[in-house]
Amino acid sequence: MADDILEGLNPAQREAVVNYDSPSLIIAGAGSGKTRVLTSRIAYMIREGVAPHNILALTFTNKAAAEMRERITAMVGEGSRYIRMGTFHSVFSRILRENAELIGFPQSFTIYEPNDTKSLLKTIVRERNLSDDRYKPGVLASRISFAKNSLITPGAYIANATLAADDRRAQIPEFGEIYAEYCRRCRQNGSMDFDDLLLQTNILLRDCPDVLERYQRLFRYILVDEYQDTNYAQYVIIRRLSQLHSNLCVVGDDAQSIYSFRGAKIENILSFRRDYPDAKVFKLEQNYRSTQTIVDAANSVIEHNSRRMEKECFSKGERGERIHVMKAYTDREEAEMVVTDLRDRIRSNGDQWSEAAVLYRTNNQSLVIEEALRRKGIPYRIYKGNSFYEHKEIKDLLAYIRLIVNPRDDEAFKRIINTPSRGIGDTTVERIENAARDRGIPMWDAAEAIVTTPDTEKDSVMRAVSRKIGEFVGMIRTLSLERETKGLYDFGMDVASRSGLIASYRTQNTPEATSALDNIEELLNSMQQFNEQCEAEIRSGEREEFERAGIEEWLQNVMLMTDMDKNEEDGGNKVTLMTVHSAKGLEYKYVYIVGCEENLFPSLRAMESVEGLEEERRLFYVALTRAKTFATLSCAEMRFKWGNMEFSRPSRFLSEINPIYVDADFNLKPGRGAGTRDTNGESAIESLRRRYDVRYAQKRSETAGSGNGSAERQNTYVPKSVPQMPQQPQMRPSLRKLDDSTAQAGASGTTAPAAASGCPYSVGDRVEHARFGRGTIRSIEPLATDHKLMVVFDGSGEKTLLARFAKLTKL
DNA sequence: CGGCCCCGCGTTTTT
DNA sequence: CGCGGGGCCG
Repeated sequence: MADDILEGLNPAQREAVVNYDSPSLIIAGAGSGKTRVLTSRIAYMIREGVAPHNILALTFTNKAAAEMRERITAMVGEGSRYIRMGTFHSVFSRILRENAELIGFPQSFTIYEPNDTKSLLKTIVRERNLSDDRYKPGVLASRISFAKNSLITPGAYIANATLAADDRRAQIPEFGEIYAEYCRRCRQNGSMDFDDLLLQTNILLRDCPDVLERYQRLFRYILVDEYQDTNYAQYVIIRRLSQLHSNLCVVGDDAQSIYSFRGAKIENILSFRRDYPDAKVFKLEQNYRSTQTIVDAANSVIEHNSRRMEKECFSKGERGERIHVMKAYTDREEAEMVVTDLRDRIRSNGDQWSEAAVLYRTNNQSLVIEEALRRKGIPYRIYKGNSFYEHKEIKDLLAYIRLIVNPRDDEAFKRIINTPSRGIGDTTVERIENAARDRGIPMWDAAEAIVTTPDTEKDSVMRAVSRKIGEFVGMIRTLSLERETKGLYDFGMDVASRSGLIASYRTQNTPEATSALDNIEELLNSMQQFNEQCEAEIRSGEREEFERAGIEEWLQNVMLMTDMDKNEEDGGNKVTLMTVHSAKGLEYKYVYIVGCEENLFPSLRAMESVEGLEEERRLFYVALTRAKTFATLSCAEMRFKWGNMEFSRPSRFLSEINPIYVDADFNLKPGRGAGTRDTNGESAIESLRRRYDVRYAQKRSETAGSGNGSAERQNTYVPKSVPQMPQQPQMRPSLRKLDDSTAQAGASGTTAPAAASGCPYSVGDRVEHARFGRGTIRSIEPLATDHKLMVVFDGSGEKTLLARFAKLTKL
């Protein structure tokens, strides 16, 4: 019956698919068809009569989940919708929402993003009169994250002497108290941070046996992808849920564990057999992705790690070309070399740009590569796994919705009370904050209280402030009512416009403002799309009528979404640039790994410990195994760091590759690099720099034609391309087109050479300023109620002034 | 109150 | 070097 599912699988894969009725560990080497096995196993189970809703499949990205669901649907049809499949965070945020009240959270809890966490921590530190450069929000946040991922609650933390000693040594003795206060405030605000989604799930499953049992019965079969990247909190959740049936299947590759910095425990996969003694182990060792050379080379590097699970990865593909290693003088020249090589190979093989990727260790390395690609006119895209909400406009809009959904969300309140600016300043906000704290109520309630206090009890200033707050409160109340009556999209549109966000971006006519409007539009589109999906689910009976497209649910999904989860408008025939971490799970015919240098890859900080270094090596392994046919590694002798040139030496990983697989254009084992050439450091730097500058200037004039080089740094601003949300079928007017008149006015205003109406000055006027002396007006830009003047002063140079304030006298 | 300027900081990687 | 936060001026 299920023969078609098994067709084309190799014996090891087939075994891993068929033996679904016992705990299983599937060790899946890079490129070994892991996703295929996982999806086939699920499809096979369904064919064998397992009910889809009894299956829980957990992944690390939404994208992976969507992809898997699609492939399963192709095999077994629409039944796949009933599989509970998604990221840990999204699956458990839904479970938490259904049970929030049991653990003392409101059903409409909102999710704090890392900035909210930091902002709240800052408030707490300030309230306790602690020094904020000793108690840095970032440090506190990561320590809290560590505690939560290790399932250490504040009470347990404070009781733990070892942790207390750590904190004293780190000069933050009060950390435990801050952690406790932070948790108290989150609860008070009805909000959870990312890590809470795992921690609170654990608390729920621990404290509510009936809930635990319900989910244990529901999720008869549990599958976990990328098991090597699970942290302790995730591990315990999985253990709890799988206790009853023990039908747990984990898939992973210890050699690709690269997330320990955020709490992932490689031990989870290494000790699976101890946790589940009757587990069956399947090894997928045949690599279908890469050439033999690439697989063998990657193996030869990873052998330098001590802690490994024994497996023999091999490829039966072509032997392929050797791995090309090149060295440049500087990072810029490295970029130049890489891009030239890339272009030539792609051209001579007649391939697409999209078949090539440039991988780097840290995001800031992308800059030089971008410049080189732009110089050669090669299209590229940067694949940055930013969270969607990292765009300010999205964060603002989401904060409005958060406050409407959950008025106790103080961080949302603080974010939007004066955004866009409506004349409510810091003093007022602080007053509200204090009032709220004194009375132990949310800031929203405190604001309402101010508004309802009779005017007779206020002085004139207070009355004015109170009126402004009143307008804000009124607006939020109106929007709350609309939430009940309107559809999701219309409601979102109303929030965006009534809040004044759209208007404020329309008045600016900058590329940033335009992109902000586009992003808002995308966000609204995603509401529409979510709505349609819910309607479909109601029609199919999967969702109850009363559960109609809930804004809370949408909000939680959006908070857990990253740019990478969105459909890239694949259309692009473009070279891909990204970090090695982001590249996990992807493959390209041509892969370039740049910056293969000591202290960069492996990174300086990682080398402090053996485990750190081994993780870097796994990262290098991941990078190398992304390549299907051609792998090219590069390094530079010197590189810009913090504005300075610094020497570097080729990465140890380069010489760890068995040399028979390498084709290097320099000696990989010189022992000493440029950095140790120690006649006198100063002049060595100078001579290299001179050499570099000459070479570079030559190249530049070759390629730029007219350029004298100085223009090259200008005009490099390219609006960040924001990956598109899935396209909407219906046509909807673009936000920025809704009101072209405003935009037009702005556009003509900025370029108008003569005086704008109402401005007492014109371009070319000679003027005098009390401090800057005499000068000439260079340009005038009209603002809402004023004019921005650009004046070149004879003595003090160019200044930008506001006509109303500048007190200029015409000469 | 809001915009501008200066200073200090940081760089791993992110669900 | 680029950015965000804090302080000061218009």
